[in-house]
Amino acid sequence: MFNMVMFLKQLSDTTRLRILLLLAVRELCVCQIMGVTGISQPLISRNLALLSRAGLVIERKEGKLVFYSLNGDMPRHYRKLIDELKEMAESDRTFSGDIASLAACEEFQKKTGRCDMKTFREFLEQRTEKKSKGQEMQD
Amino acid sequence: MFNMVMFLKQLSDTTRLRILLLLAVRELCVCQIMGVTGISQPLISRNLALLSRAGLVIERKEGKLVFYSLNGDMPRHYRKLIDELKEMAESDRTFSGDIASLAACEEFQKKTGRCDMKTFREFLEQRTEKKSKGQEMQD
DNA sequence: CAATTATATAAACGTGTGATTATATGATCA
DNA sequence: TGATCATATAATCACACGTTTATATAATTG
Repeated sequence: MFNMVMFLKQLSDTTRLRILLLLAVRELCVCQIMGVTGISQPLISRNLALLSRAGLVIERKEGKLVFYSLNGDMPRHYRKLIDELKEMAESDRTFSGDIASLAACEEFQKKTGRCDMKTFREFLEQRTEKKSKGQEMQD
Repeated sequence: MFNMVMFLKQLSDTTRLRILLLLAVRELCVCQIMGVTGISQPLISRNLALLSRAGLVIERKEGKLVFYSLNGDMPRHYRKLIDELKEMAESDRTFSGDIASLAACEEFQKKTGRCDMKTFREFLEQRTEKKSKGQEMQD
């Protein structure tokens, strides 16, 4: 049951919006979202559960993995609003950063050919190393 | 300073969204908003203050009255989102009800030719009487 | 200038919400 | 079947938020 305010409440949290905008790019499993965002697993699962209950995302199980994607059966107006937010996100540091990370993460994943927490932890570590190096350069 | 999440937080409250969508129709003063929505004066003022601080609305003083309207200098993407919500509101009981009340209130106001709390209180009373009559009809 | 009126703000209260930590579930694989 | 792994849920806690009541401010009118 869709309701404007409930819908907007789901979007008005940074964690949930980051996740949702990533799923607006493509279907992802929990560990991929972890790899891309660095958000803790329970926090991701919790917010995915909220988004799911609100009808914004759907899940698909594949072995141990659970893949989430935008609910295609959302009323068009609601979907349109998400697409609008997707555009706005391009000029937002956090959200556009996530999209960039998603691409980098996909590359990394291709090399290993695996989709597990170990891979994404490695990706995150490698990435934070690069960041701290970047920091040093600035000093 | 506009920020997606802050912006969405402002919209994700029924009281504020009702007020904002009315202002999306036209400029209104606090007592007009009271008349249309039946929301208490302090609650309206408080939420208008929040909307104002967030850059969504601007105010214009005229004697004792304070008129509020949508901030025209809002980034286009944000404005576009509000217009989108305005469309969605057409199929929402509460919000479309407010728009209808606004029209009725304007009519009522034309007759009296005044813009004060007394007028709007009368409008509200007359309106709640009609509603309770309608209830009786259903029984 | 006192009274009235429109609006704003403050205080107080209960409730809701997000994050973290710890633990449970449920599938896979050795 | 027992260990491991991905994900979900529960418990806890601090804090944010919405509402009401009471009061302040600032303009207007008699």
